[in-house]
Amino acid sequence: MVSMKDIAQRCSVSIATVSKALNGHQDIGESTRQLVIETAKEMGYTANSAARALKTNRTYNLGLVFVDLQNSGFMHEYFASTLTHFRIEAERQGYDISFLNNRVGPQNQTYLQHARYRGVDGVAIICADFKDPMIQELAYSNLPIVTLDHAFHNRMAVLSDNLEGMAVLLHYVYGKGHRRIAYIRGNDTAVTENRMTGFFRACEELGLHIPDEYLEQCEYHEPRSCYIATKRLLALPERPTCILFSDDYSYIGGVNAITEAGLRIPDDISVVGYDGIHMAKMVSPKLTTWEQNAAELGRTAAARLIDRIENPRTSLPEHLIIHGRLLEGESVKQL
Amino acid sequence: MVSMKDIAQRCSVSIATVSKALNGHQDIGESTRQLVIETAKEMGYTANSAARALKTNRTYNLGLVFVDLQNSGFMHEYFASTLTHFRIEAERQGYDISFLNNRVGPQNQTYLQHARYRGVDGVAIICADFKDPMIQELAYSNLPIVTLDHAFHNRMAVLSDNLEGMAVLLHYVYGKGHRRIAYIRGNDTAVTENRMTGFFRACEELGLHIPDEYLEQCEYHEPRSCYIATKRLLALPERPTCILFSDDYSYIGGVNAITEAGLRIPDDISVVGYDGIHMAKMVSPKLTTWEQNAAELGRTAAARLIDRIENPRTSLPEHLIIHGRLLEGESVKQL
DNA sequence: TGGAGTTGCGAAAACGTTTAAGTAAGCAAT
DNA sequence: ATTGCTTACTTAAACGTTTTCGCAACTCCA
Repeated sequence: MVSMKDIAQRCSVSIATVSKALNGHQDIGESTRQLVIETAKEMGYTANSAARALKTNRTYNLGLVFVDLQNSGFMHEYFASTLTHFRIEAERQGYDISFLNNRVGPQNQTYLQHARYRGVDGVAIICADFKDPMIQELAYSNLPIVTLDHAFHNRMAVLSDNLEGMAVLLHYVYGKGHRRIAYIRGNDTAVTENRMTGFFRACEELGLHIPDEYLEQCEYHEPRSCYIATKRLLALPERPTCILFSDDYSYIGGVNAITEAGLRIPDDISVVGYDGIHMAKMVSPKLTTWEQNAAELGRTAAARLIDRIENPRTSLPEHLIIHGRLLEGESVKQL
Repeated sequence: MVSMKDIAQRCSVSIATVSKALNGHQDIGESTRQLVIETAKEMGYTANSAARALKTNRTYNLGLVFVDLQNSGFMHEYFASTLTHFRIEAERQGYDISFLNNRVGPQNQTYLQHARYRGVDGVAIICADFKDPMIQELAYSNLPIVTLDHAFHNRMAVLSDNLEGMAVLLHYVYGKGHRRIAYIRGNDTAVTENRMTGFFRACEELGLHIPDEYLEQCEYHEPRSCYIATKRLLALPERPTCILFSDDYSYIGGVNAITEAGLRIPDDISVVGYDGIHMAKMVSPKLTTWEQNAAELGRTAAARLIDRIENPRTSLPEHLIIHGRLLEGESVKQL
């Protein structure tokens, strides 16, 4: 590998001069700068990020926590899209991303240790178990950090408007004349909590009472578990006229249960999803759902994290909410 | 940050001794080793990967090319699964992964330059435009490399059995009595080429003639373009009894065209997908498709790449084929 | 007792960069 | 001619490791 030393020799200048010329410092003459840059190109010089990092304590690397128990995180469009746009924004600003894990090699280590080992400039927790002590340790370390869809106190967070989204959906189906409305919520996370809050707040606003048996639970992105929950709802003596599913993906399981029961959407029963994944627009009937702005979430998370890295004193740790929108399909019938 | 220097001082030994103790060298006494390790733990020592990389020229970092034009790569389950399992296997062996791109910061650079800058130990090209000169440059550099679903001469490659898969599918629908079989192929890539070869080879074996108008083309993973292609097929004077779609995801578009035409699957027309994504098992009727072993592809790619890195002389660049299997659903009718 | 071999550790250089501090030369103003 | 300022460059230390070589001290055996 050709290094600054080689360029320095060829140009008969010092290594320092080469460094400064290449990095655009002002105390280098125009002709020398040109010579150095030309020679570097000719010789096929590439900087060595390890040496630079060692000296400057900056890696231009962002650590990403992106795990889930089923290792299916990548597979869900919401997370996939978030991740993709996080990456694009980071790269646009000259940052690379590295996954953080707790199992490098034989000996285990915490996410924080991994982050320190790689010397990342900051960390984004996109997809993780936020109750995990290791995640807490990371979140409250002295590293610049941003979390997605979970807010730690005094830490930067980018959040989807789960409360609002859920409330709008409920208002929407209420407006379509539905009163017997069931809701299948997902796992016990901050996201679910917010959606529940939005749901009940809207109920209150509308003076709507939801019987306990209309409240079901399933695993997010698990059609199977949603299938089972839906079956229970359909077996009720007084069947709901509308079901709000935990998410679009689970909807596949729900629709199976409905079809099996010989019912048709939306004629016999109305359904609503959550997420706005690509598929929602393609199935027939088109799914009415709340489209989360995953791209904007990812982009914003990257932008804010980098801002906190580069302007540690002016940049403050806010809790930022990214708004989604109602995606009106054909899965809710006007009663 | 606490460094080896600090540990050395505290233990009254040299830095060299600390390094050797921590790295398990044999010329360190048992008692000193224990002392050093204990002290390191107490002081919260973390190694500095940049310094290590600088000295050893090894980063334990694998570069990943994972791009597509629509930036939807992550979103497709096949690639997502491949990536996930690549990552898991890499991490199991103590390697981290970094994405390679051609747009770090303001000035553009090639993938190879990026790889050199970060000093990755090897590169996997999982998702890319293989005709891109930058990709070729990377593939034929002196870095250990593995490609997925594309074979460069004398370079390690892990391939899905596209030829076999397609042939088996054709034999399957033929066995079900279908003769008027249409095939909507995807973009012009090595993958498509192999599937076409498999298709025509099977035709030959079966003595089956496929009229030109039964061969359509669409974009992979683009329901919209598949919708259009399917519409064309349905409008033919002699409609096919069975359509082989480019992939499971496009199937969503195809099924829309079919539904719009007032036809039912599989009673009026049979369909077959390709990929075996999760959704294929959940839709009704269940989709008959070829399940690619994405997990095994990712895992194998990582394992072979690392093998080539660690045993450069014994490890040879093979073209390895990973087999999938027929996933029999209910979307093909027995004629 | 002397030599050879072994064991345990340290000194120092090296990896490729960045940067503070220093310097020499040129120039302008006095 | 002196001073001071600017410009363009160099020197050298430092970042945190790894590793080669050297060197004592000890052990073993004749």
